[in-house]
Amino acid sequence: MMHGQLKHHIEKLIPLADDEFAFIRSHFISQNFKKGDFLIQQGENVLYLYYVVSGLLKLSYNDESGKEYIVSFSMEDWWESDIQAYYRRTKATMSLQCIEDTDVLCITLEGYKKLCAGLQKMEHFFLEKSIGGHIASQQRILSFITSNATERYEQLLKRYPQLIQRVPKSLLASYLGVSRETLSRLSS
Amino acid sequence: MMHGQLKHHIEKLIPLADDEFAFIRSHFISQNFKKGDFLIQQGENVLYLYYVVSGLLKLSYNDESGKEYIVSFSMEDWWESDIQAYYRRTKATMSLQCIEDTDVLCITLEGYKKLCAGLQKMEHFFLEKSIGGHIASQQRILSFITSNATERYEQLLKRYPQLIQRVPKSLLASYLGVSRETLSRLSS
DNA sequence: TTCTGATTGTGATGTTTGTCACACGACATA
DNA sequence: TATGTCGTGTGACAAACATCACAATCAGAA
Repeated sequence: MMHGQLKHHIEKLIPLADDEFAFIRSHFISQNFKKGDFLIQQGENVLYLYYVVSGLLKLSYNDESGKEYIVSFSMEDWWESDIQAYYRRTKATMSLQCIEDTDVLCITLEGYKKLCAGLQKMEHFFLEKSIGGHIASQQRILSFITSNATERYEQLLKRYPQLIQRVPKSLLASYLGVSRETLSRLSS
Repeated sequence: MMHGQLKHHIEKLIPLADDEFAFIRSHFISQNFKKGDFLIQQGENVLYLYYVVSGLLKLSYNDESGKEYIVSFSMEDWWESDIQAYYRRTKATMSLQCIEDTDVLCITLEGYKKLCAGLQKMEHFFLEKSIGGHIASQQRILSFITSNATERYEQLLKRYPQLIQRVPKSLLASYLGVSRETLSRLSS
């Protein structure tokens, strides 16, 4: 049951009464996608913030020449969207696409605001999640400043060993900011 | 008056009644630092989240060999700390040091929690700030993935033109993840 | 002023990484 | 079976960048 997973996920940070979770649940809808499907298309409006129940997503930016750059991967229990476009109601600068078949729970910005207004705990929950995301981003930046391709790959292996099994190496290369050829030559 | 600046800063996002701001203000203390002083020392506890009233700070990481890597600069109206160490009560992995004489307002984690608990608006404010920080971090990551040193420098010039006037180029180079020699050769 | 330290520019050289090209195997489909 | 796509490895070469060395400039302190 999808919603049970969300309840368990939230309760890792804050305890919930049953009626509180019922209130939370009422703000989400569930959606299913197939490998290759787009949840967000670059240039379009972003309707939802997504909670990944199962599957795997990539958040990526495509430049004019068509090259793809991967900003992040999202696995089970991760929250994902084009944050800027979602919160600021602007057009998406990135796209969100399935690497595997994926089940998500989605919430609109309107729903998000109502949820936070109606249940202060959830504003606290989202703040905690946002802080965690901010910390992770800072460490990734530090990895770019301090390390070369080999070291960045080792750090990725150490931090997200599960990911390497599920993601094509060409996409890992894009995430690390190197060409797929360079990544291929690192193992040596 | 320092506190008037903080009030104005918060009111850019949320309106405040006078008694509400008095409540907010009571959670902060003010501190003054000279150029070169440390607000946070790598390896020590992080007591405060800082709001920069005036001056300029650098948040940086020093590796074993003593090389310095700059994670971010903080100017007027910016919030800064070793976020991970502050929120998770761990030892600082980075240091925070003055590039110029700097006045700040500080709040302890205990004070922060009391403030958010006592005034829901402030939890909302910090969530907005955190989202903004997260967006900025993502764009910096994207800059590392998609761009070479020249392009990253141009993006920095465009985004924070004020900064270039106030920060030594050797520090800008560290922020961009290139050697100072390479940065020096880019203008050509 | 004179000295010292901090900052920056620049040449020479080697390492790292990107780009282009091609080959190979896995897999799905007709 | 034949055919095409996708992911991956690898060689050859060029571009980007780091490192080391040295010189020049500037600001502040004695």
